Amino acid sequence: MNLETKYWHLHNHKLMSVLSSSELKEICLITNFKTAKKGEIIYFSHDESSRVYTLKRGTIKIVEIDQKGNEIVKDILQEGDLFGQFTLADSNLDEYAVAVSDYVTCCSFRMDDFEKVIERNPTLALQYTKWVGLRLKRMENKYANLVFKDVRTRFIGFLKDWSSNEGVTSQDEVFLKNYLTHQDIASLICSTRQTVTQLFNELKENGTLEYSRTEIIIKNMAALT
Amino acid sequence: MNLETKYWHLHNHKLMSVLSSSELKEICLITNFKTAKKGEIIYFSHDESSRVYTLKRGTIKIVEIDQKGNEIVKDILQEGDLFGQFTLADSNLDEYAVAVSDYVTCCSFRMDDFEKVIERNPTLALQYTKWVGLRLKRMENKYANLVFKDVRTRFIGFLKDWSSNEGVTSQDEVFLKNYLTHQDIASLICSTRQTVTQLFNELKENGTLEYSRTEIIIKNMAALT
DNA sequence: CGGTTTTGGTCATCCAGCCGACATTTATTT
DNA sequence: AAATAAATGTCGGCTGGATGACCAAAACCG
Repeated sequence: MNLETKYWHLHNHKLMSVLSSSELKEICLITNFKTAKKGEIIYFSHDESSRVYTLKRGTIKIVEIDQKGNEIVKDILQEGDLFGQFTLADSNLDEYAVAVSDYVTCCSFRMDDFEKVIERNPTLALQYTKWVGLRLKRMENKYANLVFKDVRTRFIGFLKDWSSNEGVTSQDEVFLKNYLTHQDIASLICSTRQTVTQLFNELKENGTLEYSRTEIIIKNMAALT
Repeated sequence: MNLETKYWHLHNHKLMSVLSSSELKEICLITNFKTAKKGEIIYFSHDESSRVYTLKRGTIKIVEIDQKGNEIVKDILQEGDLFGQFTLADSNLDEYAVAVSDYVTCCSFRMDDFEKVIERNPTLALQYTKWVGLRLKRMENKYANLVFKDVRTRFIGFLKDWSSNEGVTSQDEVFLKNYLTHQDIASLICSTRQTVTQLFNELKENGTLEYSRTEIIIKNMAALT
């Protein structure tokens, strides 16, 4: 079982089963829900003081900005994920979250409150730490990827991950709902729009996949290996 | 206060003050101490089952290896730092720890035991969680650095961090004990030996610093900004 | 001390993939 | 439906910095 898969597994079961129990519900009641449509900004690290969000429904992307205003898509998050200032430490990098699907719903709570709950609930603390630990591992992987592998390999790796997380298999083909632009993908794998377009077409030409703006069909999963 | 500084601050005081008290001592008694001389390998992720190490004395480097055997220096750790499988999640990347100074001492304990202590000690749990969170932030910074900045900027950033962590200031000059080879530095900032040498000489020529194999003297801190 | 290993210095070569520029297609708005 | 905007295609030029090769200087060691 690869790390990504484990991550989904864990966060969907272990952490959430604890989080959605007693204390967290209590916390969630205090907080405000937010809903957003495609393209709307949900959260901006700069104007909020330590809040954590849980994504209840929909897909969002987290965009990171450095001092000079350069942006990269840091992450794509799905239902059940946490975002915001969840590390209990502030950063010198800004980030914001945008809805990429319609009907995004999330609820937020103050980190302070969460800390209090953690202090009373060591099991939760442990789960939470594990969850953060997984995020760290994921990040370390991303880093190693960037250092060791070329764009092509990262692109293929990205497609594989995406397929295994969200792909729907039907008779040897894997279908993916495509809500990302080439620019988004480029940013995720740390490359440029043009290069991503090129890679897509290359894979299209040799019959590995088909794609349109709304859908990606991987026809030959083996070729991605 | 920048993130690195905060990190040192936190880990040297808050976490350690809790860790070195009652429970941790108890744990540490169970465990074996290890000592190592320069160049010796202390720990290899592959052969140990979930152990965590605290570095009691000396300096070590953590080297990461990918599937193909490529290596990068992931981190340089000092007295007080934790390493090993502290995220409670295993990885598909191997790593090992080597002593870079003489007289390295560390003690280790099984993660299982640590978990038990955490469950009984909510304050420790919170501190530990924060600590892992900081590691994540640090990693995110490293990633952003690599994406946004060129080698030169990363090199200068590295020197600044190093100075602020370990530099000794005396009459406008900052002294650093140099226990890293150009190769090590290259690996940390994700570049090559040759480029690092080049950058060092460039800075030497314009009078920003002096260096030998044992020492680095930054003569003009402002020029690094 | 002389031989061996490790580290540092320098240079010429080369290439992945970024960048800009522009055309075309698809989506959105008015 | 026309106008506008956003996303995709395509191409050639360009460059940061990697790579390899080779030498000099330190450090290490029997």
